[in-house]
Amino acid sequence: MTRMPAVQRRDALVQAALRVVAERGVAAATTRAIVAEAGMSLASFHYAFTSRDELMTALINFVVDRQQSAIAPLLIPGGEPRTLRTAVRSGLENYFAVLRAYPQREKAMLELTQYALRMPDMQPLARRQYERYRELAATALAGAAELSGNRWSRPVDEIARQLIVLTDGLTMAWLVDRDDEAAHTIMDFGADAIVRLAEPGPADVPEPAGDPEHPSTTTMTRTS
Amino acid sequence: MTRMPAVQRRDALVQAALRVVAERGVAAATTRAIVAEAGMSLASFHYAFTSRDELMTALINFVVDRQQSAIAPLLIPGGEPRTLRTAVRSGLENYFAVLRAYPQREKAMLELTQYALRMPDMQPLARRQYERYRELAATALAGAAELSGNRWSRPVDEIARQLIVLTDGLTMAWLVDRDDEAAHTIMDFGADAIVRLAEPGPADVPEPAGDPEHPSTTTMTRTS
DNA sequence: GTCTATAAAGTGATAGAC
DNA sequence: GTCTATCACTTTATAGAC
Repeated sequence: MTRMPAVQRRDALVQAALRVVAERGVAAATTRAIVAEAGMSLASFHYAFTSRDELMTALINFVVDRQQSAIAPLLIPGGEPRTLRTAVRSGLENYFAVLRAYPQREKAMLELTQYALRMPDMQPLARRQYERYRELAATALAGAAELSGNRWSRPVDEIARQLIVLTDGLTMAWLVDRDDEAAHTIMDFGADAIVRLAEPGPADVPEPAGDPEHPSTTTMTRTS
Repeated sequence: MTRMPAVQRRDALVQAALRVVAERGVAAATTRAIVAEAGMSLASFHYAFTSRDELMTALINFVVDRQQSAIAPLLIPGGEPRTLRTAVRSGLENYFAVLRAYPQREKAMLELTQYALRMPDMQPLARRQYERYRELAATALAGAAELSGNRWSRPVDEIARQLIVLTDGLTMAWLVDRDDEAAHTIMDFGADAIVRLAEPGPADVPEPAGDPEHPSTTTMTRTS
């Protein structure tokens, strides 16, 4: 193999590792499988990384950082104002289209999260991953509300969290059953549930921080 | 080790395997770790099971079958009629209490599902696992509606699926962040969303099967 | 910097004594 | 039926030639 700067080699190995994880799972991502995928020798691996753990950490950091392209479809595709429900519903549909097109990618993300949850030092990585999910969802939700002339009746970060709950649950359900029709029903349900947290009107002026009047136990609409 | 009928030994190994998976993860559940946990010799393992794969299959079957005790808390605890929302909300709370008390157990379930999804022959097991989840959820939901004098405006199986989406998403969120307050907000959101799929009145007489009038794309309440 | 060769420790599975 | 001992193989990681 030709000479290659260490950083570039590290990057190539991380990307090869991601492909192996996606196609065959975390358990199959041995150093040998990874270097084979990258077309390198085993020794090159340990020249670039001191250990397999170090690579796995780099891999999780990598997927967290480039998560943009994965959840960004949650953003409304066009910029034209429409109803909020349409925006949320088609955002979910976009997410689902990605899941459907690259199921192994989402499977890999789930596996990497669970891998991180098992490693004593990697919990912060898993948390950062979910923070990132929520950030991206919050941005999308704020944009959707603004364009449709609505405002969220709860903090947008909180609604973003609910949206991630729904996409996680949708992902698991579809990966297990591969039932497209059920997935669409789930998205209908999810869009309705999310949209109910909005009301017509311009965005709230953010309240001053530390509002003592804010009830600690959230009480939303009660039906029946 | 004293003599032990093969069935009993198989059972002891399955239970030991579950403990190892819960405490240290699927990757750590080697044959040696399992027999150590069970207090047996390695050879006894291969007397009871022909291969590690066979044990893993038995393990997944085991957790699917005894899933009763895990999701059963979704059933309303007392039999007294109350509002549907209270019933659903406290069902979620019960589920969460179990998750909070035995996080490794739910982590193990998630890992086993993903393990099954990677094994070519085990997909049916993962599906059966989720079917079982839904069955139990459907039973709980039907009971809750009846006791509170409501009926579901969608097939109860469909609503059960949404409930599983929510519990899966809740589980992931809490396992990653360990944020109890966020979990409660999620449960409030979930209970509201589920309850909105009910209306006052007695349970529907089940429609004749194969209703051609049933719309294929579900359209629920549209807001905004 | 990159390779081949190999060490050291683990893995699933089996042979064969009892 | 149950054990100890061991095979055949894979794993991560390193030594040392080039």
